Amino acid sequence: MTTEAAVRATQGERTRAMRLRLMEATVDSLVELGWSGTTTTVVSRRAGVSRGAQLHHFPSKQALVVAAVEHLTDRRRDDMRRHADRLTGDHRIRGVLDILADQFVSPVFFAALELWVAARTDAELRESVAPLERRIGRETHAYALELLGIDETKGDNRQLVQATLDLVRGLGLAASLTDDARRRATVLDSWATVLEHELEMS
Amino acid sequence: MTTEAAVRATQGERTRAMRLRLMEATVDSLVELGWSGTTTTVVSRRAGVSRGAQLHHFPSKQALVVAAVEHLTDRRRDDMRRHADRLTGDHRIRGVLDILADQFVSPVFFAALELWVAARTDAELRESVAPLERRIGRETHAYALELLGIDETKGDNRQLVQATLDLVRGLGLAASLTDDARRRATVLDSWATVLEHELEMS
DNA sequence: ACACAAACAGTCAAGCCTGCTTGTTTGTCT
DNA sequence: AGACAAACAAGCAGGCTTGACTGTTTGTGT
Repeated sequence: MTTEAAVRATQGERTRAMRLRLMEATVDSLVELGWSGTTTTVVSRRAGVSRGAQLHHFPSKQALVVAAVEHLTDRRRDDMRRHADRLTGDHRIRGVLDILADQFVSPVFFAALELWVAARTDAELRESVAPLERRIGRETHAYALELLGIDETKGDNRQLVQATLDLVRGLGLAASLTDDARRRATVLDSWATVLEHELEMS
Repeated sequence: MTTEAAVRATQGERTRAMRLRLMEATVDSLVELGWSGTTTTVVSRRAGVSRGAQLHHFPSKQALVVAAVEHLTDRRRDDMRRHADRLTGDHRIRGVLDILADQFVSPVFFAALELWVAARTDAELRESVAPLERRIGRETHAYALELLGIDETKGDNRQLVQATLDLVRGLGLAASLTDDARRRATVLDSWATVLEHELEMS
């Protein structure tokens, strides 16, 4: 009641849970069915949410997808943080490359890829996705520097890290059609050697 | 007539011209409107071809798009061949990187990207696109070796070229949303230096 | 010349997607 | 306890896409 402090299913919680279910379903749908396969009807069905409720929380497909993108960034960040512990002292560079590459060969990346490509030809969508993607890029860059434990002002360090991120993005794109883990591993092995030679460690 | 050898508008020529117009319109539409924006109606209108004629030459959207992919590979090959002359003796590696990067920051790549991503979640389409893309990958790899003038059996040369191609793919993907030519140039500059150190020239 | 096939034009039906609208239930504040 | 707002359910209308169908023109072999 009014005086009862421990009321469970408050509206705020219900709202948050409902929005989360819809966003998760959107991400899953993007991964499985792609951008054009991700219709509002499909999402509502997968989330077990009525069309009315869906439209209540997200008045348009645009709103739903943008929210899902934002949600995606959290998942990406969490994923990365979670794997950062695996790093051992030696072969550190190779380990960092694996963490980064895993980020770009994952369902989360594929969902983001769908948005990325769709945003290229959808002005309204791009307006939401582009700045977000830039922010994620910066965050990932900073995180890579931190994991590698290097100073980006030294030598070509900054460019090398940028190149590394572009590389794993390219590897991720390649993996989306045919996932050749062995090829990826050998390329990363070679790249690690290059970085060991070229990076200016502190 | 039957004996007249120099008849102009033969049916074969008309067919070829019509198919070409439809495929070009498809590629253009993919670049401008993306995968889901590329409807058969849009393509026929852009090509100035009636729906009936379109369906006559390409009985389904699938057939149209697959044909357009094949056509795309020719354009990619031609593009690359055409730019190979720009190579000068010194700064050769940097020049090769530019040629490769241009391949992946071009309308042709963007059209291919749309197909690539669409094929990820469309089994039937992937069956056509995946082997084609693998072939193009091999061709590009061989061509890069030729342009660089190196022996891929030496040292890590093979992996380094692979990494280079994955890198430019990643750069191309990044350019699809926001084309930051300056950033790309500095990354390529840096990478050229790396390759000069790491490649085993013959 | 004639017959047949290919090329082409235009229209149609079925299905789907999006967003809106109406009505009901549940939560919260006074 | 009552009033009000948010949460939710379900169905509907308009627009679009795809592939098919019917009819006409153009090319080709005999």
